[in-house]
Amino acid sequence: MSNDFIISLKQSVVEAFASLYQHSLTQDEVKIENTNPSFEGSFTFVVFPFLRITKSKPEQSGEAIGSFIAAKHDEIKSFNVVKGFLNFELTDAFWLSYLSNLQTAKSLGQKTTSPQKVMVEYSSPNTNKPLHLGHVRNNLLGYSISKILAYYGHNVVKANLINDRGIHICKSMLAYQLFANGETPSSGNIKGDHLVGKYYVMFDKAYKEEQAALIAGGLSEEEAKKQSSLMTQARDMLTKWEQGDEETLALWEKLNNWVYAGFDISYKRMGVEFDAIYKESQTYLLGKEMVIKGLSDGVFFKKDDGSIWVDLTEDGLDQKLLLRADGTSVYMTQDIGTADLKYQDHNMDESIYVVGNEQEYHFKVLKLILKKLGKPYAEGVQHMSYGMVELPSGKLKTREGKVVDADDLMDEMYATAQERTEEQGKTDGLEPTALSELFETLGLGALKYFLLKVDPTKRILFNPAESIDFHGNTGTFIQYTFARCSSILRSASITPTVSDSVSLDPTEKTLIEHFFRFDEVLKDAAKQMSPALIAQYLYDTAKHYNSFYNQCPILKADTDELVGLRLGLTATTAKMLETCGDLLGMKMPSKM
RNA sequence: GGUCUCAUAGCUCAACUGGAUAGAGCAACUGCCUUCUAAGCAGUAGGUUUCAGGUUCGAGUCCUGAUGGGAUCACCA
Repeated sequence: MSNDFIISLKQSVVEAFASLYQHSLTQDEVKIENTNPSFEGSFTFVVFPFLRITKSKPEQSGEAIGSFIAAKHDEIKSFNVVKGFLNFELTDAFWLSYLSNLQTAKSLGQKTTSPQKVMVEYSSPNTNKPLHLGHVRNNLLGYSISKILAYYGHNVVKANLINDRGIHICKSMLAYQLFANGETPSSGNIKGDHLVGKYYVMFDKAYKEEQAALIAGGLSEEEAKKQSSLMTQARDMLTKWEQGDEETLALWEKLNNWVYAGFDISYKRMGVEFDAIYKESQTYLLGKEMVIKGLSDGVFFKKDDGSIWVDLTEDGLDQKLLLRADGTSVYMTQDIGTADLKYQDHNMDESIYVVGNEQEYHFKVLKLILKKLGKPYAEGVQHMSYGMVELPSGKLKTREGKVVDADDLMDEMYATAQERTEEQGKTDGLEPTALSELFETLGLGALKYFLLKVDPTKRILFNPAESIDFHGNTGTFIQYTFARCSSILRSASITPTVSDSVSLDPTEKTLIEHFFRFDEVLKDAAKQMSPALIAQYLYDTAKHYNSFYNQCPILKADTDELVGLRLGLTATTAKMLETCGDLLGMKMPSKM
């Protein structure tokens, strides 16, 4: 595979230093880079760092090393030295044979040599509201990272931890009890998650009104909070829930099941899925046990009021509450229990949490606590911290109704895709069901690419007033290129075969060079957990193919050999687009 | 206030983790459909990489400071 050549090139550099300068280098010290496109060549060795060894000028060193290496490799057509940059240009035969190997390869890209068992937790919704744009980014990132790691050769378990209990859940339950008059998803003709979300917002509104009234009655803000009847009722509900009160549990289950049914529809449409589902209602007791055991082992300490804490001041952090005085659990309690249960179930090497960067502190603390408890898996706990999605007006806030709803957004993407396709009159000859499938593919493809092409660690500004683009650096452009490849392959009368006796057009060579880089991109994407690297690669693939397409006739090329080669390039492009698209969860239409 | 983080073309993003002349898309302008899908291609214009120092063969990238955003430091999750 591709790396073999790079390794042999590195080895030659090592030999060159041994022979020319009597200096022994290791291969790891030698870096081979891709040549900057504005210079001749494909691969570059930078000699600057080694001038102390060569004890000669950059140009002289480059020439000497270049001559030594070129003599050892038939694949090297020529080399040139610009300042301290030694550039190698390879023969067409090398690139043709590389392309030929790609065509017969079972799958594209080199896999990892050290596969591990990895759990990727993502989505992690609360069962008191529907999914919004922030969840969409989380879901797409988590799913894509799972796909990338699995494709790279790891054994991946996709997990979803559902926040199905706690005071916030009780708020929507209470509002439902007070205001709903027995409304159900079917009676209200509303998706279950949206129905419950409606009452969560309603609670907040009623609570604010109550506060305002109390404060108007002469109470301080703090007093008003204490005297809130709504909040007291919600707390009572939580206590009842923890005590196993039947009526409360029945209401809880009813609402949660409505929400799950709603989530299932959204997940399916987004194209994400899970291998394991965890619920906090099933892990918080385990968390409590672990905290209590930690206390008796002297890892934690108890305050006078009976609450249990961990002291992290030695690690530069604060004291952190682990269990309330009344014995009820907090977020951290649950996460400790969940971490342990996950490990009992799957015994993984690494546990990746795809969670927003606003929770960096929380995960730092979680990892420290697990270490203090002496858990063997603590080291493998990793927070994949991604940036928030923000609106021009600021952060998304469900309670205030300031959100972009996930289901609405997908509907809009579908509608826009339909509009654009109809504008171009490209709906002819397709059945209604095929058309509807196409609009879904295009709309969601544009959405997924839009969210995944950005570096995950950076925050995204989303302006709902400007719809997501279908031209330029977009998912649509990539899908269009795939459809174009498919169309050509459909009309081809001969099979793609790569002969070694043709000479390459610059656009053809650029495309093959680009294929060569996939190994490196895949490796980096897996290492950095960055779908953005795959997205960027995908875009470049389409870009290079389209340049080639406009420059070179394919089916009407002069000789059968050329037709075969160009069909080979087309087939490999299609395969690459489909493979990388799949890593992002994007579908590729064969016609559009 | 402490800690973390971000700042690149009018806008949205890249830049192979310290390499050569900082690249794409959108918006603007100019060409290219009687030939394999023009949701495309080729080109023009647009930059003191927020500012001031430093480190070295070399800095958008590393260090120090300043300015301006964001997050976090809850008996919320």
